[in-house]
Amino acid sequence: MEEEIESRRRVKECPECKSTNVIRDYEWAEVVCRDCGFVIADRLTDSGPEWRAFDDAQKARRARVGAPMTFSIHDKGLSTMIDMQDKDTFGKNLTPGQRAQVYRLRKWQRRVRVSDATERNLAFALSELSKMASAINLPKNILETASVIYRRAVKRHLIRGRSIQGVTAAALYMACRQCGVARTLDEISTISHINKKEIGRSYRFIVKELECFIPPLTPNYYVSRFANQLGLAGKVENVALRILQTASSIRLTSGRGPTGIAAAATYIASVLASEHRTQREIAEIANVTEVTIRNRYKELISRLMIHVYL
DNA sequence: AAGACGAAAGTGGTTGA
DNA sequence: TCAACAACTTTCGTCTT
Repeated sequence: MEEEIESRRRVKECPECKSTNVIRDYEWAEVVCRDCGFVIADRLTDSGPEWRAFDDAQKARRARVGAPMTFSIHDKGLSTMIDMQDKDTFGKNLTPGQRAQVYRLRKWQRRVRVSDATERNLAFALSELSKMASAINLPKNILETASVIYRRAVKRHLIRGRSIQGVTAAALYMACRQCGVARTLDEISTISHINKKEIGRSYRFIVKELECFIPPLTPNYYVSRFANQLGLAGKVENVALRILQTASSIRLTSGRGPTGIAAAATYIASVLASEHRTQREIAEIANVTEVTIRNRYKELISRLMIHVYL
């Protein structure tokens, strides 16, 4: 049993360099080769247990925990269901009197589970969240975070006057930011079919009301994503990150859109490392225009005194 | 012919009175 | 509520390889 799990988790070898040094990166939902940086699979679902066992005693204690508790089902997945067969534990049919009683129990069980409006609201919102999260392959921890944020918003009565879907989208966006996973408002907007403006409004409102600290999203997060999508080597990514580091140290990054800067840094790095990508290619995946890349790129080149020999 | 460059006008969002 | 403003986009013409 233990063997089986182990063999399933330790994927295969890297098809690029045949190394077996392969890791699963749940934050980015990818399986990555540690030696050459090749992304083996990028639609990873976290199917593992939600806990880790550090010794045998813990393993024994935790091995039979039943269904994991989750925040993404409205009752945290823990409530009791009464099944629909009118049989007792021995499989015998119930007497008519007992059947009537079970029927009444079921009815109340249902009513208690999803009782009032807020519960229904929560159930709907959380299923919406799951749909969105799986649409862009976000790992489970993001979904859980988003669910927690949504619950808190409900508790503080922040939903009133706003659409449920708008707030769920905002919660998902917040969760991404909190977990340091780079997803733009645009991406959330496309998968949720809600316009950016509304999500942004809800987002700002919730952040203010819940008084959460959301770390600002730095261009660094985007660089690795762009590098991956462009099929650039890890070396290029490192160069881009170094560029960003010096850029931020002389305050070149503040006030600018992080995607634009990340795109420009990636562009420069690709040129420096002679793995040239066109501005158009990068603009495409970064969702900025070539003009923006050019502007950032000019600033970076002149201020950092990088000499690019084209 | 494709890519890079830059000027000019337009757009959507923030800020401060 | 409105105007000023900065960042960014769109469009288009020119230059370089």
